[in-house]
Amino acid sequence: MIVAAASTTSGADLPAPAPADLLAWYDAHRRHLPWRAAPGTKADPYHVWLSEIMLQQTTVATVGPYFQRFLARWPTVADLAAVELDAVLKEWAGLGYYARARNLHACAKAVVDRHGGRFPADEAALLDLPGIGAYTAAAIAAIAFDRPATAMDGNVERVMARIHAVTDPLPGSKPTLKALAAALVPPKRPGDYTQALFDLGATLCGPRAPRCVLCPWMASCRGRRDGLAELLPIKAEKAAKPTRRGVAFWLTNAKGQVLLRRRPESGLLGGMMEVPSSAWEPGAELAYSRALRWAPAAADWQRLPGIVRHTFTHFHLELTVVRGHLDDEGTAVEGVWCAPADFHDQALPTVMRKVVTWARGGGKA
DNA sequence: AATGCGTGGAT
DNA sequence: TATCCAAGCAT
Repeated sequence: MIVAAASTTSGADLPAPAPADLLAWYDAHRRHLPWRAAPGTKADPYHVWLSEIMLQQTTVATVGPYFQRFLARWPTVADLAAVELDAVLKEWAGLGYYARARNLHACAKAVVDRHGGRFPADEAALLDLPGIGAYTAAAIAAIAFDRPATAMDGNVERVMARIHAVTDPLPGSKPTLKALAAALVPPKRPGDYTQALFDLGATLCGPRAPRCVLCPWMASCRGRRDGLAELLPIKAEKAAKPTRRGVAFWLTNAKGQVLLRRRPESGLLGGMMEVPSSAWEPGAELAYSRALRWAPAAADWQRLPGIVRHTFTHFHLELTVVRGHLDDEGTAVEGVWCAPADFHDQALPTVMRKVVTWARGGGKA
């Protein structure tokens, strides 16, 4: 594929980056990660898939404990496929991007139903599975099956932008960066090469303060030659986050249980549990009388002092917590009554755990 | 193709 | 404190 020359800086030619140099560096410095196969051994496609889904927009440090728990509880893809979605959502709680958990479960079932419980090695077949996009299909093909696929993630984009001094901003430059990356994938050890690029992006060629003097590709890096490395990749500006506000209703019953309910299957926090709340809308805090329209039951609602703040990908949220109590068991109220001691076993996202902490503390963290 | 979708750590 | 960022996907 031809790459637009205008998007890279010109100048005296540098030696092309050699995959062999990156592989040699990888062999000497490879990181041990829970899902990574020992040198010279074959990776388990289930482990590779599970880790790749968890690692989408999520750091290695965060994923580690979740990966270990999932693997201990569900050692094979068939085990995962056999359980209820809610069990998966509970294990996933706190990891974020909950559509991943729904797709993870759907994918496990599809692998069992469509592929006899074995992950396909073919990139196109992988792409057909729920939750597996262009990046993940390529990553699994490369890492689990040692196929020469081009896995484009943030690391690879950054490394390619710097090596080739691509100054066009992301995301527009993605096709250019992918073509540049594809041209480098070697026929031998493509899986190790792919992981080597991740390690390079994570340890030496990070977003800030690249440690160029340690880089196996330093002599081939146009970005470094041009003094641009740390400035690349250039990114388009992001929109400012608006603030949305709402009211959460902490309702207890005669047994000391608290009312929870399940959110709609899709959308924000889809399928997860929540403390019942009003809609979360832009604008000023709802007037008390208007907020009570959203209450799950009639009660003597009392506002707690302070506010629960949380930031999602695209908006800030400010929740006011009000408390109410029922003198009966609340069997007529829609939702699930849950004892506070059992909250840890619920599919509660982080924002709702903040509400729980706030309400139980009476308005203190 | 732009937008919606979480969270925690680093700076 | 505010912003950026992390092994992206679905629509």
